[in-house]
Amino acid sequence: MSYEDSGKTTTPPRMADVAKLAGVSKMTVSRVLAGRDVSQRTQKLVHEAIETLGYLPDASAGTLATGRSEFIVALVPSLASSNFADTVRGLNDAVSGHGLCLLLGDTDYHLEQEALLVRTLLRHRPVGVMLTGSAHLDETRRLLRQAQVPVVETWDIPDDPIEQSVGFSNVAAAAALYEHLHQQGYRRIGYIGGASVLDHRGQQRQQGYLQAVAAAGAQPRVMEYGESPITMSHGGESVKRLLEKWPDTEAVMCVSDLSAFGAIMECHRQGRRVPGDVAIAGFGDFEVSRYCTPTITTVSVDPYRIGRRAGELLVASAAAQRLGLPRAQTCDVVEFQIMAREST
Amino acid sequence: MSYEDSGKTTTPPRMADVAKLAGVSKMTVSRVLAGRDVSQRTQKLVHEAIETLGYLPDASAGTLATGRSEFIVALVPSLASSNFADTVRGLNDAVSGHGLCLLLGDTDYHLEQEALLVRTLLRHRPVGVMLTGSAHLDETRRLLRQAQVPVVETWDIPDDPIEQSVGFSNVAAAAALYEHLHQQGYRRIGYIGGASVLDHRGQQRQQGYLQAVAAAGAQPRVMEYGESPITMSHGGESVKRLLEKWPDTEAVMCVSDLSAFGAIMECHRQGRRVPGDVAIAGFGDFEVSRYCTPTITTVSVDPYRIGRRAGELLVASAAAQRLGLPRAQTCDVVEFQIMAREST
DNA sequence: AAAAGCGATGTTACCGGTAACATCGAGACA
DNA sequence: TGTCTCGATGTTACCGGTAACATCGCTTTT
Repeated sequence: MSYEDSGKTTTPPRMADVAKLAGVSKMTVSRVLAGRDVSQRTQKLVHEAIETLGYLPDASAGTLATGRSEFIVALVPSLASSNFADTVRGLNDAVSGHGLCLLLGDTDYHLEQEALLVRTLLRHRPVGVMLTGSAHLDETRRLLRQAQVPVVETWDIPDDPIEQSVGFSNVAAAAALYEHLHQQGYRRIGYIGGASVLDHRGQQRQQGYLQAVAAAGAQPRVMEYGESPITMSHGGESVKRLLEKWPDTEAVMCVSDLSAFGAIMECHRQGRRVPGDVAIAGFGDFEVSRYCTPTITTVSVDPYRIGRRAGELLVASAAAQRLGLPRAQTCDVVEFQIMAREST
Repeated sequence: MSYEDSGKTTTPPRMADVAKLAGVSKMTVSRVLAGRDVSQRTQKLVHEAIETLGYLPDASAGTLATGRSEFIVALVPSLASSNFADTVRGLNDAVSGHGLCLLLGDTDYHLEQEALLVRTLLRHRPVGVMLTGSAHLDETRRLLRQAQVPVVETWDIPDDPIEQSVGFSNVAAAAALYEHLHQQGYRRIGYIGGASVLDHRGQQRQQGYLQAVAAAGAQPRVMEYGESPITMSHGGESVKRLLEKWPDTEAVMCVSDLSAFGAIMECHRQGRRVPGDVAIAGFGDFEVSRYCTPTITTVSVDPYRIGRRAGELLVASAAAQRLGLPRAQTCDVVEFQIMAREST
C-alpha cells in the first residue's frame, strides 16, 4: 500500500493551491487552462505547478460560473438491445471529441420513467438531450421546452417534433418489407411482435404491416407475445403460436431480427424448412442475420449512424446556442434498405 | 408553437425566485427539498411555488456546496459488445434507485483512452468508478488514488487490486472449458481469438487455454485474427485459417460465443458437421448460443450481475465514505459455469 | 516628451446552492 | 410572571471556479 492510502484525508488541490505554488493569481491559472493569452514563461510555471500537485479542475465550479456544462444526456428504452447500445456508441463518438461526456439513462420502455429521467438529468444543465422515439409525455416536452436545451429525437420521424430528429418511418419500413414479400409471391403473410404497447417502434412496425395488408386486400395475422426488449425466445414461441392459429401461413414478418432468428430455429426444430415451408423476415439487420443459416431477409437501418448524426446535430445546436444564434430545425431522414436474403 | 418558444430568452427560475414567491428564505426552500423539518404549511407553500415556476434545482451548485455529486462513472472497453452493455445495465439498475446517475465512457480497448477518460470524468467528482478489467496504466491508478474515490474493477480477479473487484478468472474459466472438452475425449484442441493484445480478457482466455494445453501435454494450436470487439465474421475467418493450418483439429475453443457462432456457420458452409467433424465451443453464454443449431457449449458468466454487484459495492462504499467509515476491500468472485450443449 | 495603445496580470463580484450559527415566538415549568 | 426550551425560520459565509473590469509597465504615436 502506498503512502496516500494510509487513511489520511488530504484535501485534493484547488486552483488556489496551484496559483500559490506558481506565484500567480487564480485568474492566471484559469487563463492558462482555458488556453488564453498568457506569457510562455507563466504558462510553463503554471503547468509545472499543476503537474506537481496533480491538480484536476472541479467541473461543478466551472459549470456554475459559466452556466455551461459538458454533458449530453442520452435516453434509451433499453441498453439490452444492441440497436440502442450502438446508437449510444455513435452518439458518444460524435460528442466525445468536443469535450462532452454522456449522461446515460435507461427508460425501460416507460414514458413515465423517461419523464423522471429528464427531470433528474436536466438538473445537470446538459448542453443537449437525445431521446429515443417520438412518443413522450406532455410533462417531458414541457420540461425540455422550459430548459431551452437542444433536443434530438431518434429512431422515428415525429409528427409533432420537439425540435430536431434523426430517424426513419418504422411504419413505412415495415410496409416496404411487406411489399417486398408480396412481390416475391407470398400472399398469406403473418406478423409477430411484442405484446407491449409501450414499445412504440414495435407498434409502428405492426401498423405498417397492417396498412400494407389492407392495401393488398389481405387478412391480417398478428401474433403478439412477450415484453420488450424482444428476444430470440420470444420469436420461437410467437412463431409456434402463429403457425398453430394459421397453419397455412406462407411468410412471417418479425418485429426484430432476434425474434426472426428465434422463429427460424423453432421452425427447424419443428421440421419446417425456411423458406421452403415458411419464409421468415426480420427487422434491424443484426449481425446474426448475415451469418446464420439461412441468412435472414431484413430491413437495414444503421443504429450507429443514427446516434452519430444525433450527436453532430446536438454539438451544432449547442454551439449555435452559445453564440446566441437560432437553432436549426433539421428533420434528418436516414435511409432504410430491404436486404433480400435466403430466408424469404 | 407555445409562448415559451417565441425567441424570448427567459432565465430559468432559481431557488431565490421560489423563495420570494413562497414568501420564505432560500434556506427554507432548500430544507423543503432536502425533506428536513419544516412546518406543513410552509412545505405546501414552497411546493406550490416550485410547481408554479417549474423550478429545477441546479445540480452543479449543490455539488459545489456539499462536495458530493450524484455521479457514478462507468468505463467499458466497448458498448458494441452486449456483454459490457449488460454490465452497464446492471450497474445502472443498482445505482439509479439511490439517486445516482451514470457517466459513461468508452475506452475502445485502449488503456491510454481509459486514463484520459478517468482524468476527464474525475473532474465531476463522482462518488464511484467502475472499471473493466484489471490492466490499467500507472497514471490511471494514481489519479484514482489521489481522488480517493471508491473504485470497483470488473470482469477479472486483479493481482494488484486498486480497491474492490467483481469478476472471475478468465484464465481459470478458459482452462476449465479445455478440461471439459478433454474429458469429453477431444485431444487435438485449437483456440481462436483476436489478434489484439489490448483485449486483456481475450489474452487471459488464451493464456488459460495455453496452460491447460501444457498441463495436458498437448501442442497448442492458436489462431489469432481480428481486432476487438470480436464479431461473428472474425470467427468464420479464424476457423477457416485454423483448419487450413491444422486440418486434423478435433475441437475449437473460441474467445467469444459470437466467434463460435461465426465459426460454426463457416463449418456448415464448408460441409463440415458440428460436432461430428469438428466440435466448437464459445465463451460468454450469449443468447444466440442457446437458440442456434447446434446449441453452443460455452462458459456462462452473467454480465448483468457483475454490473449490478459492482453498483451495490460502489453505493455501499460511497455511503461509508460519507460517514467517514473505512471502505471495504471486497474481492467478489462471481461463478462461471460450463454449459455443455450440442456443439461439442 | 506626453498621450495613447496594448499585452500581461490582478481584483472583485458573482454563479446557485448549503452548512453552521443566529434569532424568534410559543408553550412548559418554577 | 419570568426564564428556559425547542421547533421553525432567517442570516452569513463559503464551496471553486470565471466574467468583467482595473491596473501596470512598456512600446508606439504625434
